[in-house]
Amino acid sequence: MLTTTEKLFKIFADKNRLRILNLLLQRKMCVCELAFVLQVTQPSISRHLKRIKETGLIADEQDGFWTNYFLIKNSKAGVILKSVKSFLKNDKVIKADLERLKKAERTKLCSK
Amino acid sequence: MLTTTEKLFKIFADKNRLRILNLLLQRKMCVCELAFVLQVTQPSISRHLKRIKETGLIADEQDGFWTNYFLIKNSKAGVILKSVKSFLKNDKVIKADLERLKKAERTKLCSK
DNA sequence: TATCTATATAACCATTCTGTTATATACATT
DNA sequence: AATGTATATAACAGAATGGTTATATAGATA
Repeated sequence: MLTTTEKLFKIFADKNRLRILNLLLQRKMCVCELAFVLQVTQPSISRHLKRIKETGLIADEQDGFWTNYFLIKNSKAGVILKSVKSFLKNDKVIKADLERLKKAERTKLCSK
Repeated sequence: MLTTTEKLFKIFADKNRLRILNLLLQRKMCVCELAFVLQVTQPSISRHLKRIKETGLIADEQDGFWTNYFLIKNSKAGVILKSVKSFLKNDKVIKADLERLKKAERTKLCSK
């Protein structure tokens, strides 16, 4: 449990994972949308999501072309997530993320 | 704030810092007592304490030969600390720490 | 089946982190 | 002032971490 707890907090100990979790508090999202909002490469997002998933905080589902990631309700870390939300509420970057989120439409983002 | 939050969670993202915080939830402690309970070298403990202190979770006071470290009440991270406590409650290592804590008397520990 | 697209994984580099030993500093006592 | 003790800091090695580019995989469509 000590190791488990350590791993859990490691998830929250990264700026971009905090941003990802904050976005998933809004709605389920696919990889390319997250990459667009964070302005980080797709493989980076994928790896973060993998790690978050390993701790049981999120799950994924297939949705046509895309893979949706979403928060698991009632996870052990729910309490922490609440704190995260309130800690970050007034942050500049977080606010900018939420603005960019409005423009994050997968059908437009992922065509190359 | 994003960076601050990231730093805060980094504090909880280490096994030995979790053990230290859990012990400080019991009582104020000096460096050599913590080193004794965790069975880790003194410089390692000192550095952990320094980092925890930088985030405003703990403070220190001089006590004769020793430096006592103690949790700051009403810190922003209080909520998290509560979760930590409940997460770790039943952990083997944590329980063993609490047992060893009973034998941690600075006057006996630190004489070489 | 062949092709296209979103996502996952691999490999690499730079940075950060933790533990250790060795050493410096600061406080107490004589 | 001098000495002894607890703690802090420095320097180092090994492991882990995050970002990137390149490549593989899996699902959808034609």
